[in-house]
Amino acid sequence: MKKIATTKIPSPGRKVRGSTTGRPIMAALDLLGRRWTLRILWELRGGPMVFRALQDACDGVAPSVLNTRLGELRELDLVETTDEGYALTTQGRSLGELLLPLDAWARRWAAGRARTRDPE
Amino acid sequence: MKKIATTKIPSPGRKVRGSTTGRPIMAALDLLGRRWTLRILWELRGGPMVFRALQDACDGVAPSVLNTRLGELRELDLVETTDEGYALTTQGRSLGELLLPLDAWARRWAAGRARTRDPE
DNA sequence: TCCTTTGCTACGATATTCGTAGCACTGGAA
DNA sequence: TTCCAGTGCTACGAATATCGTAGCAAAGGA
Repeated sequence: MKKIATTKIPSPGRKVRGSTTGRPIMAALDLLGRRWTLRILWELRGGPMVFRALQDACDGVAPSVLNTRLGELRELDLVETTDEGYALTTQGRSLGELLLPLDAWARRWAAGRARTRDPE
Repeated sequence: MKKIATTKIPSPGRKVRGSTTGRPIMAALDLLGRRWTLRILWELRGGPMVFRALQDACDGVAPSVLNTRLGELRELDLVETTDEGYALTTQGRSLGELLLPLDAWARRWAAGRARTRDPE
């Protein structure tokens, strides 16, 4: 029986990578700290997308990783499959909305850095 | 000359992992998608912390990784060193504030899942 | 039947993260 | 002056995660 690396899905209420308390916020931070998770949520903001469209939107992320992330997000009730493709659930949408201010923040951040840093 | 793996810091205005547009939001998503980044910002919310205190707060994250993350965050003007230890900069604090609703969101998420899922 | 599209798996190559050990420095006690 | 204890941090091999590419099976449509 070969041991296979399986990444646990950070469900709230359970231990997650980097925290044993089971606090929901820790599960969320673990989940969102995985590569492409935030990006996927970001890209699905605008509406459902089929697998390959989502892959393109995410600059050609490897399908294996995309599939893994989608599996996690589905398992956690943040993404679901519809006949339009992958879509945010109600909960997923509410999380996506928390991300919206991030865009404005990033612009200010960029502007602030442009003022204080030399161009390269 | 040995080639060493060096992860680029996702500065807004430059290409980042997963995006060639240089859009600030993409740099932000890349940055925040790295393990421990969100957690560090989260833990520094409450005030400055010295290296080892922060390491403890982050459930014993490997010092190499913590140091790498702190280097990125310092480089990006989100964290700075003070005589109290590591602290969020003004920009870092404004990012940290975006994270605050995440706690409430995670609680609702957990509550919603508890209602719809069987306990294990 | 023959394309095209789609969702997804396989798998070796790379990159990142982990875990542990430990070094150099600082500020007290003793 | 010597001896901790605490600090920030580096080294480095092991363990995991991610990447990149190829490709398969199924579902249409021509």
